[in-house]
This record gives sequence, structure tokens and C-alpha cells, in this order.
Amino acid sequence: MSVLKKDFYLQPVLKVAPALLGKFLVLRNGGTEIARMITEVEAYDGPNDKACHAFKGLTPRTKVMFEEGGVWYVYLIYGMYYMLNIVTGPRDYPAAVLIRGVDGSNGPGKLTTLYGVNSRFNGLESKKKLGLYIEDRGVVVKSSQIKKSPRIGVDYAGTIWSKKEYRFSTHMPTRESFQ
DNA sequence: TAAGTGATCTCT
DNA sequence: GAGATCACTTAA
Repeated sequence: MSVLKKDFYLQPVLKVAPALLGKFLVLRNGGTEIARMITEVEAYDGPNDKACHAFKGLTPRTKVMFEEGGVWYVYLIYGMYYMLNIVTGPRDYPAAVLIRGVDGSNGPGKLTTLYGVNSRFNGLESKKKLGLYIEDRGVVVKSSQIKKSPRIGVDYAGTIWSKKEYRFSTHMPTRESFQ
């Protein structure tokens, strides 16, 4: 049981994304704690990825993605839903992993509603002190249990990038598996 | 299947 | 400042 450190996030996003499956997204707020296993993520890989927000360059919105790995990137989409991403890779390399699903929840919008995540976490470092962080609780997800598929909602990125299998999910059985 | 929602970006 | 866009959800 250990909180993921910065060097974990400094790896290439395509390594970090599948490695996050089976880890726990933890929100600690005073006496309450929400901790659920991550079951679905998507990778957004830097300046070459047309589906990546930062592809078009640095703007006030995307500048967080250019930070060093290990910080949260939170933004509002469709006027209602916050998306939760963790930035990866070295500084000035815009890449991030979108956390799309945790155990017992479907859809990234519902996930952030569940956790009460909003833009106040944007740009902040994922660590215990912040109260929102990712933890390794010893669940091992085998590569054979990881399903790859194209990302969701990125048709605008063109066939090459919208077909990339940068979405990773797992059907690992749930909380019984670690208690 | 389509509508709702609002920040952001790209033009004028 | 106006208009288009958007990594989603819900209700039908």
C-alpha cells in the first residue's frame, strides 16, 4: 500500500496508462475517504496526438499538461462535467492520462461527480497531502486482463489518431479481490 | 437520437 | 464580442 510517486508519472504516457489499472483513486477529505480501483483510462500522448488538447499548442487551458508529470489536469466539458486527468512525462511534453472509470462507476463525468472533483484540483500535485491521489494497494492486473480499444469521442482527430488503441480497461473483479 | 450546458478557442 | 466546438449524460 503506497502512494504513487512522481517518478512513476515521469514515464511515457503509454506505460503509465495501463499501469494505472488496478491502482486506487483515493479522495481523503477530513474523516471521509473514497477509494476505488481504476478500471478504465485513456492516454493522450503529447504534441503528436491530434486528440490531445495540447496538440494545438500551449493555451491557458492546456498549460497544465506541459507541467512535469504527477499533477492533476481537470477541465469542464460540455458545460457540465469535469474530466480528471493525471499529467505524465517530463516538463514541456504535454501528455496525460484521462481517468475514465473506477470500480462501481461508469463514465468519466459520473466519476468526478462521485468524487466531488472540480477545477480546484487543476494544476495541483497528486500526493497524500492534497487529499486526492493514486495509491497502489497491491492489486496486480495481468496484461492479459487489459483490454485495448480506440478512444471515445475523438473522431475529430482523423482516422489515424481516432483509431489508436489508447484506451485501456480491465474487468478485474472488484473489492473482494483485495480485502 | 438529440438536446442540454458553459468554458474555451478562433475568428472578426 | 459572436459563433463553433467539445475527451458526456440523460431521457425518450
